[in-house]
Amino acid sequence: MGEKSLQKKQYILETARKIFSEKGYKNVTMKDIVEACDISRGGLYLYFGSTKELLLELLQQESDETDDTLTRRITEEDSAADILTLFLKEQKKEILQKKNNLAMAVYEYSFEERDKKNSILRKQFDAGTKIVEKLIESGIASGEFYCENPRGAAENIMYVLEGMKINSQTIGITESMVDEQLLYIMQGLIIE
Amino acid sequence: MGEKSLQKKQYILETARKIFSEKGYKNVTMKDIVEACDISRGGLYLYFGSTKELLLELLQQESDETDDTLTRRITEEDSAADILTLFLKEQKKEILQKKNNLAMAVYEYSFEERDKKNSILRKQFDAGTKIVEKLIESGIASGEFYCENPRGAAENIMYVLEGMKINSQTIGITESMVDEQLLYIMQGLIIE
Amino acid sequence: MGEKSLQKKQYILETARKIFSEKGYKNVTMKDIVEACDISRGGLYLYFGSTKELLLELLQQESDETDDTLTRRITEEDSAADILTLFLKEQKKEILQKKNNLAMAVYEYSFEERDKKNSILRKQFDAGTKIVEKLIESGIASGEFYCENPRGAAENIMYVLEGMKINSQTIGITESMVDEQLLYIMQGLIIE
Amino acid sequence: MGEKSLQKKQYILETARKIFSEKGYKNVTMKDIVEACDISRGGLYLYFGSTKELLLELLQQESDETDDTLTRRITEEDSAADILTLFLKEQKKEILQKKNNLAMAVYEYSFEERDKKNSILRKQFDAGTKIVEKLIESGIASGEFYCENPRGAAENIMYVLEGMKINSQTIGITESMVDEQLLYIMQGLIIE
DNA sequence: CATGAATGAGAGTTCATTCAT
DNA sequence: GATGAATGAACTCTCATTCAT
Repeated sequence: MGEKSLQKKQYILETARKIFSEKGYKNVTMKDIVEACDISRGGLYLYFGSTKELLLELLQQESDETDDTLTRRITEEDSAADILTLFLKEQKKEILQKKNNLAMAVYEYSFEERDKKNSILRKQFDAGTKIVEKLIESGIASGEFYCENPRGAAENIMYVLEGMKINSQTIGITESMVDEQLLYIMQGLIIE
Repeated sequence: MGEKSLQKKQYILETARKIFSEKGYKNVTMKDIVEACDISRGGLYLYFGSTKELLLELLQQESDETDDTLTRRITEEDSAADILTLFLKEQKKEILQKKNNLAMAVYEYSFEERDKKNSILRKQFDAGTKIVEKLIESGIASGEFYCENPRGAAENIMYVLEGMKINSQTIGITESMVDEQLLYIMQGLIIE
Repeated sequence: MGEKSLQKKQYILETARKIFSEKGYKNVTMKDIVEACDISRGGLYLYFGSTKELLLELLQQESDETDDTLTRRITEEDSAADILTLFLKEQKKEILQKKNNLAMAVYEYSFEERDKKNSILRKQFDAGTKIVEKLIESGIASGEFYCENPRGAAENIMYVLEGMKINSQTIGITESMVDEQLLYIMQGLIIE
Repeated sequence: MGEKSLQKKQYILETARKIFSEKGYKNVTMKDIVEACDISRGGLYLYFGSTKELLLELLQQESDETDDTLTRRITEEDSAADILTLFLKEQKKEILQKKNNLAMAVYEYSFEERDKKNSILRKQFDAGTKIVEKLIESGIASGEFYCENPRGAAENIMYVLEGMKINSQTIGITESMVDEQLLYIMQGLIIE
């Protein structure tokens, strides 16, 4: 695939992201993509065979970016509390993001693939839990945090985040609600 | 509508519940219902005009039942901790329920109606939060619980439950994971 | 069929007339009639097997009434000009009538039965032509009218009336337009 | 839309004309068109979204042709009587035309759209009336015609034509009947 | 590579008509 | 007589997918 083709592929992906963000997963048709991209029906099929392929490629790209961000951050030598705060801020942004937010599409896609193992969401959740757990343990070691059950606390935090994420897509959530909860979480860890 | 009709309507609803439970919301067609019920196309339309109508009626029934259960329980004279434990047990059942679980369908439906106000999920969430808050306050008054921010704690609990609910529908969750979290929640409140 | 049944039949017919008047022929369904009459589906079928039957019975009744009116009028001993004026007034009423006007339904019905002989419209038209022709001849005999071709004039008048009738149902027609034409017709006959 | 597509569109229109001519408007379904054209369901929808769209496009084409014909004729330097005779001959052809005659479909369509302003029939009728009126006035000026009320006469003629047109679609009309009337009309105008 | 016409499966919906009660 | 639940045929419309150009 030549340079020009790669550009076109990327263009289609970006357009598709907008549409998935607006309409979710199941409501998006190949026709929607074709029309939004203003390309021919056949032209789209040269690059992607289905909306599923499109979404998966988008998620792959997103996952790559996130990995990068996280890795870069973790290697910095900030305190555990600082890194956790950064992590939560990142999560907050995701929860409240209005434009180009694939969350709804991903949920719908996951419903579709419910019984299959290779879940993107599963990896994300497990990775997040592990990071948070490590940070808590590191915070305990450095005397920043007090926590009797780091694993449980980490899972608890991840579920809260997940709960806010889904609520944001269904019944909505305000920034102050998110802030309150993030504060609540940090207060539960930090030694007064 | 006669006695017999009501029975048939109920039969359709029960069949529809099975299907919604298996296929979610958007994937369910009137044809699916018709075939599962083994009735005629037109026959179904006598009772329900769309899958939306079907789902909403199912949710109404479910909501009525839940209201009953909750009310009955609250009036009993148990301690706050006992009632909260009961509430969480009920939630656990919902989270882990495999058969006839409308959760996925409700999420999908909520995505569809995301911009509208009259959300079933919103009501459920707000009502749940209020109940938990009251229970925490009542537990503090009776000396069972210690909590500096009952409202925040209540919301925290609700988000955890919501997080487990959605995870159960996407990446799955085990009973022991749920138990751990419920224990974690109760330990955060109870005075040791 | 008992007294009560006859009343019910008449009630259905009157209700049907309203509906045919509003929606024409093809757009009227048995369901429309059933709902407007607030009777059961099966109940309607006891009296009428189709919308066609309903319309035909309505037209029969109307035709009976018209015959009566015309006969009564003709037998009176007015002048030809007076009777023709009365006839045209009657036609004017029909052309402009807004409520319970079956004209549109009759046209649609005639389209449906275009190739069949037994046309209600045919009878009406021929009868009308004959009447007008006789009146013109009688007017000539009495010195009221001047006309070289009574048959042609009668047909001409009938076509004008027909033209106004159909226009009234399609593009609309005002009372003054009708009056103008009727005046034009009479002036063409009366000796100045 | 390419050359080939335009040909296909025209082919569909011509086929549709046949069907409208045979079955009117309301009785024609997209399925009828599809079958008559021997194309696929979806294929038809590429060109026309409904039978209404089809009919309107047909009428547009017809109207364009008529405009051309009329314009060409009017610019010729014939006498008023000659032109009027030509106009009536054209009308006669329309009235008696058996094949591909959209009259019935247009009437039905007009019933459907009865309360709307932008009527095709209205434009046709008004345009026709104006033309006839001008011709009569021009004939008076040139000494060919005698007429005290050109407007009334023009409307009269148009109603007669309209009456014959609708009768042709309902109860039928013979060529000799039409000829008689056209003669009657011309005799009413020409100075003996 | 790219186009867009074409196909056909499938979902939604409405009614005429029947029939057990 | 009267009811209204039930059936199934018929129609509308939309897309995923293919394929000749």
